[in-house]
Amino acid sequence: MPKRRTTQADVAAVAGVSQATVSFVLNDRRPAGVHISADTRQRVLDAIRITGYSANPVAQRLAGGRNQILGVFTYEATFPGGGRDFYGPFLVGVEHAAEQLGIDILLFTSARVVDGRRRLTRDGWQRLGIADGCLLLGQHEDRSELQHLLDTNYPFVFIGKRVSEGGRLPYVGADYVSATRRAVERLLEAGHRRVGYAGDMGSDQPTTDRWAGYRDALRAAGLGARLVPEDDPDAVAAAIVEQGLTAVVLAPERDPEELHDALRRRGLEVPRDVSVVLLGQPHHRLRRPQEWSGFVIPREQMGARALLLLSRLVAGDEVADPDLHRLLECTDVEGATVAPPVTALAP
Amino acid sequence: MPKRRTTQADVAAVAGVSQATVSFVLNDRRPAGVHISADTRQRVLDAIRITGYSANPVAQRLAGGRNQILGVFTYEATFPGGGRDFYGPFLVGVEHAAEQLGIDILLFTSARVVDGRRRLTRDGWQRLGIADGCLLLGQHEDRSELQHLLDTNYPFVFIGKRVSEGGRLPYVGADYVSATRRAVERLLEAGHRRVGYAGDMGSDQPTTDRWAGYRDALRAAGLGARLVPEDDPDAVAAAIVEQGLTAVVLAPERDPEELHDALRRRGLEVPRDVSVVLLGQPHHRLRRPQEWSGFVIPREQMGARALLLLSRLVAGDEVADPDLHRLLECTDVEGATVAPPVTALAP
DNA sequence: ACGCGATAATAATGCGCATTATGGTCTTGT
DNA sequence: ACAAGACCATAATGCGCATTATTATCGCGT
Repeated sequence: MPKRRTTQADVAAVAGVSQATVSFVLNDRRPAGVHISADTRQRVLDAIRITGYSANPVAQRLAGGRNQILGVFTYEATFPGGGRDFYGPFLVGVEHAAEQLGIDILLFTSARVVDGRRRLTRDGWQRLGIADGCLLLGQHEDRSELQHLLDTNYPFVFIGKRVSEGGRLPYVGADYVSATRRAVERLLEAGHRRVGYAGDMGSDQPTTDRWAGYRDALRAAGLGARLVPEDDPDAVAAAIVEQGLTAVVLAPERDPEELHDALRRRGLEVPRDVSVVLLGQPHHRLRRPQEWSGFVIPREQMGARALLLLSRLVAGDEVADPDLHRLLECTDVEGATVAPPVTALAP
Repeated sequence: MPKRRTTQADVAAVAGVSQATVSFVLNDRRPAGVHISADTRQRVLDAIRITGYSANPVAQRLAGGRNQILGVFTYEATFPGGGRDFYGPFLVGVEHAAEQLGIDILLFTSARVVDGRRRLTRDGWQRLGIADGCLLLGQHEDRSELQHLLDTNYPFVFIGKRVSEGGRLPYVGADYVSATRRAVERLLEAGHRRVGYAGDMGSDQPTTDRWAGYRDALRAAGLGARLVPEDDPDAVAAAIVEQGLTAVVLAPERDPEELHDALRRRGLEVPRDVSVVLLGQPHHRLRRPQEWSGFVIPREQMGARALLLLSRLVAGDEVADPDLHRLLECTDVEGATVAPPVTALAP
């Protein structure tokens, strides 16, 4: 027989007051001239301790209050395909921040999966209402879903840059553009002049930003962009040889160690013959992660910052634009895969 | 202006019926002789379509019944110390199962941390009530907390073997005993006779089980146990030499690569001079994880099985003992750190 | 013609909490 | 001495839904 939860009414009975009084003491709030004496207040607090009361978050929500629960909605289904390796670090940051803030995290794992992707359908969206607010993670498609989110005034924050809906989407992202620019500049300073970009050319934000940083850095040096769109490592290696590239920047969807092996099969060594810079953590598990030059996305920090922002939005704080659309700096990694080109031109 | 949600009352108004009628149609249920005519039913369904109604889960829950939320409580604070690497895989399994079952996962990150360990205090416990049931993860201390859990009839399942409270604690664990026994037998079959156990001698269940498996396997072969309790890798290496060991089984709290390095500093190679077998995944991040012989704990599977069991308990199914205290087999890993001893005795 | 059961739907209630509207009592100022 | 606050606390209401209790209508047998 499941013992019924302790309610405010129970506490009130013990303290010899009304349920409303308990609620006022708990929320430490006195709207419209409600007064609670120190004595009564203490009696209620004692009763709470005695009964071991804690609020029913569901009822809190229904009555229009907050319940110290923030949700996390991941668009991409976490399985299969090692997606976890990608989202895990964000969650670590989220969890860390949640611990500091004393709130619980609700993972919306129940959303229907359509085409390997979770959907925020109309009824899926309704479930979000359990939490005070929600973090959104991953690539999404449906603009109308976002519009709906905005319309309902439900607090949410994207993890990852989102420029759309008239800039009304709050997010915490990573500054891919300048990180990529710095990566390319590093190659240019080493003397490279034929620098390729190896990766898919999607229209997603990270890809767009990486490409923009790459192109800008080259353009500033009076050089042209060279895309290496091939997927197969050996094809990439072949393209590098064919285009006479001395260096490539590598998008995370490409496995650097496979490229390394493919180059070696053609007698090319990294970084002796080809310098390689990683644009963020590769999606693959590496045998020797520390050796690669490039930058890392501060995922944990992003998760933590996003949760902090969300909690401010939930609290109803006015948040100005620099905080609503925050880009965090990526951390450059020295590594050992950048060297001057063999055929370096004289400066 | 937060657009108010469509409610059953709205639907009822459109259909020209009462709110209760809408609820009955939605749940397709007629308790205690309630009848809805096909005509009315259709009008309600049309009204639902027109208004785009969907239920408010918060209200549904308040009104009674289950909420399709299961909680996860982790005793050890996830930070710091890379604990995430240990608990992550369990959560992966949990999340996977949750997705299948169509339920959401609530992480109790709000629990107060005392001495680097989360506590299931009385009010912490009350918060569990949000969810239909809860998974417990990690080492715990307070027996009285467990007793309280049992008393309240709240559905819960431990991840990890728990023998206490008269065997009334449901759990899904890993069979450390036989996995360790097999590991030792493998060394014995390779010809080893002086096999040490390197690790802490705690009273926690995993340690107890590993030691039991180790001791039993040796005893069956008429050999004695040799504990190497040292913490420092160099001290471990020294002890191995001193005791004349030709092989060690290594508990997860020891870093195998550090031991490897320490042995090499003394001119000993693995596995040429010393064979090493890992008793589960080490807590440290390894440079070359795949090379080590030993076994792995099926963490994801444990998480998934635990959630499945919990959902059955929540549903009120009668669950018999083999399922209530399930031990999953560990997977043996071939690896390359076992070889015959140099000083092998003739068979 | 009368009552009884089946049918059809609504009214009413409560889940636990936040909040507004009220009702008292005790001090002040004039 | 008497009204105007200030102070203290409670009653009452509603959030959206599930569920129980209740009302109303009709067909049918005797």
